[in-house]
Amino acid sequence: MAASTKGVVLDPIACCTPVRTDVLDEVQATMLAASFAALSDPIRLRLLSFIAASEADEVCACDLVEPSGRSQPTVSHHMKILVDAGLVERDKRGLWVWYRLVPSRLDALRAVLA
Amino acid sequence: MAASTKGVVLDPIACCTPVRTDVLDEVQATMLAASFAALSDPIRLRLLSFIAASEADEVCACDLVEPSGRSQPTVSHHMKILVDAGLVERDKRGLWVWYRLVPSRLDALRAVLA
DNA sequence: CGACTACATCGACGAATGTCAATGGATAAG
DNA sequence: CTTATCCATTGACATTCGTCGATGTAGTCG
Repeated sequence: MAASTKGVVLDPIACCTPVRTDVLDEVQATMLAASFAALSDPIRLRLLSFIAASEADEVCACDLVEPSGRSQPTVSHHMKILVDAGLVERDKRGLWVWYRLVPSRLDALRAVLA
Repeated sequence: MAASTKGVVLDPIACCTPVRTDVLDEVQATMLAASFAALSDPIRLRLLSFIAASEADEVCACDLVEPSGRSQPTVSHHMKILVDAGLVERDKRGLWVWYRLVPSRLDALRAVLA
């Protein structure tokens, strides 16, 4: 038997959704987990950091390989994960590819941790 | 040759560390990645959500198994990961184990995304 | 056209992860 | 002590992940 039978209170009469009494459903949790998974690798965090620290808010892919200490295919792999997660935007101009952060996505993840 | 040779600017003369021009080093990145990895699973996010949504800011482990839809050993495994990441505190009282969030750790992660 | 460059994709490998049944350890009750 | 309960640990398995060499694709320049 449970030590507490309180569980989650879902008041059907409440007119406004309370800020912190709702529980993540499986769909929300799965989507958020995918976003956090993109942040769960040291190399990816450093790649994000490189972009965030750039004076222009854009970084060329060619400038990410050497400081990351990984091979070019590996960096390309990680950047694809960040782009697929919506945390970074990709812009190909001529031969080069430029990456930008997507602040709104980072803000959305921050909000979940509040 | 790189399209941009700007790279990371580390001014040895700056007296105060600038807020957003620093790049994560490998140690910082590894520790943060470990924290985000704890958030990268849907079940763990829901477990955190269950605790956050509780009226008392404490939840008994026995109340986490059924709503999570996983076996008792699996829930125990995930809670250990959350505790090891410092996101949750464990308190055993008698036969039962109670879990609390550690808001300061969540705040710290939020700060990284700013 | 052909040569060169920047980046992506493929294939393979070892390592890490999520899962549960079975078992173990600790605490409470009789 | 014996029994019952709550939770943790172990062992095994399939799956996912990070990594790199090799190769492919798209764009630039003569």
